[in-house]
Amino acid sequence: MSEMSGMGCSHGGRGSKRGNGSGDPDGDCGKYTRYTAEQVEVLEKVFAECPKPTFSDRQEMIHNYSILSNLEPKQIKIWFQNRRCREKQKKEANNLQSVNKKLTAANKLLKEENDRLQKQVSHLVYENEYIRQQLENISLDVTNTSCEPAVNSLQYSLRASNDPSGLLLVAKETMTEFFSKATGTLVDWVQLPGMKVLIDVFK
Amino acid sequence: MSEMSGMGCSHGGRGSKRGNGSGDPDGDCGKYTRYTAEQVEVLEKVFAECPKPTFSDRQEMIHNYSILSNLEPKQIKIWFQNRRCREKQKKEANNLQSVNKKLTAANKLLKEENDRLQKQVSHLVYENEYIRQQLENISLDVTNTSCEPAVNSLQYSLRASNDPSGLLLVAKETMTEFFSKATGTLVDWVQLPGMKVLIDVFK
DNA sequence: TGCTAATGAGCCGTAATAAA
DNA sequence: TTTATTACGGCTCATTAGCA
Repeated sequence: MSEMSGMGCSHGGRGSKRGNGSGDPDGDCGKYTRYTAEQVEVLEKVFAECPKPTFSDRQEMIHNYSILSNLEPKQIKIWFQNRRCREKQKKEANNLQSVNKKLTAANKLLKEENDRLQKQVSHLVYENEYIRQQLENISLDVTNTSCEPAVNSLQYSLRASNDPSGLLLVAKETMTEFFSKATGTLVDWVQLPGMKVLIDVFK
Repeated sequence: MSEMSGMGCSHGGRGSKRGNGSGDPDGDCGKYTRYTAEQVEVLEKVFAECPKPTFSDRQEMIHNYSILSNLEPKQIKIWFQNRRCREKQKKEANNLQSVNKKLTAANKLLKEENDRLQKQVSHLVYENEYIRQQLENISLDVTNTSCEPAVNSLQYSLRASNDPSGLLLVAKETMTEFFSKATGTLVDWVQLPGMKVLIDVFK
């Protein structure tokens, strides 16, 4: 202990103690003095390099920076303590905030992906159902033994591939047109009963 | 570590100072006294009801609770000030934290849902493929027994459904084959010269 | 050697004060 | 009044000295 020398709490350059004997309202016995901007600047600078100075570090800095000379070692110590505390709080808050941001972004992506998958599922389910239906129809046709219904199965299975919507329709129209022309103008065969069936198929 | 040695850094500071040499026990400056648990309890209770007591409110509570009688009105005032500040900070932190929790939970759910959908898609795609395969198999089976042309066209349509771009091509092939077989086996019409032309068209 | 009291650091919470 | 800062009581942890 000992040296404390000057004794008083902060005093030194600042408000220093005043006569004190007087009936000071609230104590003010020199406690609580705000450090000057210059002092804080120096302290911050040191803090950036070394947030946790040892006792000797602190001693040294008081020695090196005359602007801190009016501060007690204890004050320096406390200042660093408080500073670390503030840093920690700030860091925690920032951390949470940044985590929140990331989570929000991730959530958005996940939602979009979910949407996409949901649609894909819907589509697949539909497609699936459709193909199943074709399967059923075809097997029904086939069991009918006759060949004529087999032509129907062609129709169905062609419709089954109607997924890329439009394309087949075009094909169909093309065929219909072809037959129309074929039976009308292109060729003048004898009228065939079987041809009629074929044309109907493509209607 | 023990460098502490001499330096009176810490404590020494406290009791000492104050100019008056008198051995003041401690009270002196009257600064910084921790309130007792009982006092805090009472203060908290009031705070819960009224976080912002007026001057007269404060006066009153000092009067009503003897345990607070040794506190100055100013101290009560300050206590509420600090208390409000702490409350606010706490609330903000809690808010962030709770948002975080909710986001994390939502994230988890979304991930699970995503997984589920992903699996469902895989399953459906597989199932889809499987059914398609069956369609193809059936058509092959049927080919071996009868009605070849129609069944073949079924195969083509399957091909078409897998690759819509070749639809027209398939249609052409289908017709070609159909006519080819038709002129040969399917129907026993009289041989028609015009038919040959028709077939050429699809080549 | 092992246990316990003493010492001192750092952190937490908060009283008290100054500034905005 | 609210916000930011200074300062301190108190507790935990680690190191150490002293005693069994």
